[in-house]
Order: sequence, then C-alpha cells, then structure tokens
Amino acid sequence: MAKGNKLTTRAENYPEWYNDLVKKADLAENSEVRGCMVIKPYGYAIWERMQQTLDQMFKDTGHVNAYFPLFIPKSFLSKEADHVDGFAKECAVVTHHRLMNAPDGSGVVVDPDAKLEEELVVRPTSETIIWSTYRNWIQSYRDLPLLINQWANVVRWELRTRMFLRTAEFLWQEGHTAHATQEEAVEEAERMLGVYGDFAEETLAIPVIRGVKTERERFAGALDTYCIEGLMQDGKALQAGTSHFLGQNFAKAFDVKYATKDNKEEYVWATSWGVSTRLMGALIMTHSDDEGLVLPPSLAPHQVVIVPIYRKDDEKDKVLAKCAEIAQTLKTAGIRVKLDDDDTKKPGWKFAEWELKGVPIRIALGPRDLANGKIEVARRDLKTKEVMDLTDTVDETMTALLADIQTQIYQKAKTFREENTTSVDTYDEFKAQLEKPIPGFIYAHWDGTTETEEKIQAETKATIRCIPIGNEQEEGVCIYSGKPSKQRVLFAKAY
RNA sequence: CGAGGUGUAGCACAGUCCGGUUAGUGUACCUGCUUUGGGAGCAGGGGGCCGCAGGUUCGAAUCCUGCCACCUCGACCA
Repeated sequence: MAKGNKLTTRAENYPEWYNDLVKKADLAENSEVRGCMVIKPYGYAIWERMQQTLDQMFKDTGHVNAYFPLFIPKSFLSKEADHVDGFAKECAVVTHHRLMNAPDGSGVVVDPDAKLEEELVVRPTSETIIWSTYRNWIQSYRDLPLLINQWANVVRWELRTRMFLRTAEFLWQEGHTAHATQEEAVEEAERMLGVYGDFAEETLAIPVIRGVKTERERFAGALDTYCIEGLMQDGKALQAGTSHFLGQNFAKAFDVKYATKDNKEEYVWATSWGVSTRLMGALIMTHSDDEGLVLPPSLAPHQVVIVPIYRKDDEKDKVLAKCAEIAQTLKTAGIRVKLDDDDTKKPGWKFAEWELKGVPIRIALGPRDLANGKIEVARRDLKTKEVMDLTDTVDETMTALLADIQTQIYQKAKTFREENTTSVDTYDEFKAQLEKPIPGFIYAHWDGTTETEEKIQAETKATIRCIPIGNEQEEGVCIYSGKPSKQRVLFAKAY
C-alpha cells in the first residue's frame, strides 16, 4: 500500500515524474477531449491565488478588466500579416451553427444547411478582436492611455500537449493597452515585464531572467517581445511570461487613430502582455521533489494543515478541541489553515497526502502533546520535524515560519539556477555543456543573425531564450560564426 | 505529419505467443470487528459490451482484416 502512491522519481524519468505529480497531487487530469485537461479543485485553487495576486498588481498599475468575445471573424486574423503567419497553423475554426439527427439514425451530424457566412476562429489570442473594438473607443488623446486586461481561455491547436505546460485550451490573462506615444508604450511593456518578474520571484518564488527576445523568437506582430525565463530542475528553460511592444502594427491594421492636442491625426501605440496556466507547470518544476508538490506559502490553498491524533473517543474530543482552538488562532492571524478532522483516514495517510499536495507546514497534535503542552511541526520544503511548545503566540511562530519557507524555497531555486548557469567561449564547449544531464542556462556570444540562431538550434536543439536586460557589454566572437559580438546572450534547451 | 507503444473493473496491470472451466491480481470501493504518533489488519461483498466493426471456428480477450482512440519521442509552439 505504501508503495502504491509513490511518484516516479525525477531521476528515473523527469517527464513521467511531472505527470505523476500533476495527477497524484490532484491538480489536473487529461480530459476526454484531445489536448485539453480538467483542472481539478486543488489545482484550480492554486491558479485562483495566482489570479488574485496578479489581478491586484494590474489594478495597482492602473489597469481595469473587461471581456471580449471567444470568437473572432476569420477575416480579422488576416489584417496583420505577421500575426496571421504566427497563428494560422493552430486555429480551431467554427464553420456551422447547428446539428441535426442523422438521416440514417446513426446519431447527430452537422447540419449542412447551417454553414456560417464567415467562419469564426476560436481566439488563439485577442489582439485582433480587441483592436477592432478599440477603433470605436479611441478618438482623442483624452481617450489614452487605454489600459485593459482580460482573464480568458484561448485555444491553440498544438500537435503535442502536456498538462499545464502546453494544452490546446488554456487559461490566461491578456493585457492590451493603447498609448499616445512610442515612449509610453515601451514604458508600459517594460513595466508589465517588471510586474511579471516581481510576481514570479515574490509570489511563485521562482527566480527569473528578464530579457528581450531575438527577432526570431518574437511574438507574431510585435516589434519587441520582453520575457521572463525560469530554469527548471531538469536544466531546461521555461518562458513564464511575455510582454510585447506592438508599435503601431495593430493600430494600422485596424485603423485606430487619435487626434493629438494640436489636432493632428496619429496612429496609437500598443502593447500586449500575458501569463497563463503554464505558470502552474513552472511552479511544479521549480520547487517540487520526489515526495510531491512543494508550494510557496504565498500560493498554498492551505498554508498550515493540522492533523489530530487520537485513539479513543474521549481523547478525540480533547484533541479536536485543542486543534480547533489552534486553527481559530491561526485563522484570525490571517493564515489559511486546514483542520483535517476526517475520521475515515489515519494520521499516517494524512501525512503522506498533505506532503504530496505540498502544504508548507503540518502541525500534528496527539494525546501525548496535549499532556505536555506541545505540538509537532513539520516543514514540507526541508522535510524536517520538530516538537515545540504550544504557546499563545503560535500564530506569530507560524507566520514567521511561513515567511522563512517562502524565502528559503526561492533561495534554493536561485542557488540551483546559479549552479547550473555557465559561460562558454567555443562551440565545442557549448555542445559539451548541452550534453550534460542538466544543461542549464548558457551564456555565449552570438553574432546577432537569425541565420546563426537557426543553425545552432538545428544542430543542438538549444535556442536563445533572451538577451538579458542590463546585460554586461563585452567584446567577443560568436561561438558559431566567429564574427564579432558585443555581449553574451542566454541560450538553453527550452520547453 | 514521422517513429515507437498501449487499449482488459475507478486506477495500475497479468492473461494474448500456443483459442477451451465462472477472465485474474494489486489497489480503490461497500459491510463488520479490531485499529489510529508515517499511506493499518482480518473476514465478507459489489463491480467487466476484454477499444470498435467485421471474419475464421463447435468455441475468440486470445487467430485474421479494417478502423478508432490515447500515450511517449521528434518536427511546430505560451
């Protein structure tokens, strides 16, 4: 029995470990729809916490929420040339609006008479529908800036999917802003990258590199794509968020102009930015271990779980009363606490279950503790246990412990990243590094051409994740072409 | 779309090569008793169009043909 619920270990098979964990920690499961997952309550609770935190950060930076249609008329997609190139291959298309019983009684079929005049595309992203709407909303410089975010689902018909990391349908937020000047728009794109970076590091406890994408890796239709890149435990990079400076491309495509103070007509400047349920994947692959999920306290649906231990009914009453008292104290202090008083499960089972689910702190209290005025406190991240006095300030103790866990898992991830970041000067060194079990982040000189970038990828599978912001400038030569280079860029194998 | 693999109870699998009792094991589920400080023990019980459609045969989970679905690894991508 004890073996029954063990995860595949990371060393055995990393992708399988990931899949096992997602299922066994009750985060999500594959649905009966190809490439689409069901996010289960526990997984969704974590996503909701991400949403709440981000939503507040967006509002604090002046944004408001709105909602645009799921469907986009096909013709909209073709108005921006690069944009359609980027998404055309992965769009789900609605062609009919009615079903009917099959004439031969074999079931339900699409009614051929219900064909749409113009097909509707299920949004892969909302730039086009939003910019066609903005045209009506923007007339004057007084209407700017327009700072809007939407929480939505989008569909990209991916050939190969993995839960949270790449699913055909996924949940995300997309911000779409309009500005009077290029400077303002660039500032906005950079501001939101900052928001994402802070969110990743402070809330998710994932250290990230902030950078700019190369031309080849840029969002379809953008002039610049900013990104945050995290390093997962298997040494592969994961793009955790992007923010795009769109220039006037969409304003021109959808004819969105405004009157300046001196009554000149100008196209507006745009940004868009988004993070998705992929962050769940980043969270899992950054912190979790062979025992299961490890959650940062900031996101844990239950920050503290209390497991009562008892044998007889009189013990049960006393132990539960004390547990409830502790739970109330913690709750009052603003701690998300779960008293696991489920009578049908034994303590050992609960210990294992809550470890699998990544609850940061577990308190166990039994008759022995009750008699001695103690509690047993276990930390999920370090897998340590200690018996401590149960005092009136248990809430302060737990609050401090939660803060410490949040800091420590971030530090641990950061140390891992630093230990797995290398700098190389030759192509041979580069290739050798990529052959290692944990290839990690690799800094190397690059000549700045797409051609070189593509050849390196074709030969090694490594891509340029970004050109880090504030990158140190130094003279060097491209590892591939030998041409001069002024800075190192960040390479990695990526998800 | 290329290469592999898998479809049998909620889940994980055995059985298929070599056709033949009532299709089996673990786990989960239900009932009872004993248990409860690291995924409890015993006893009893329920649950199966063996992926789908044809075919061969006295007889098919097993052999043949066709189809479908899913998974892993590539190419494409957040």
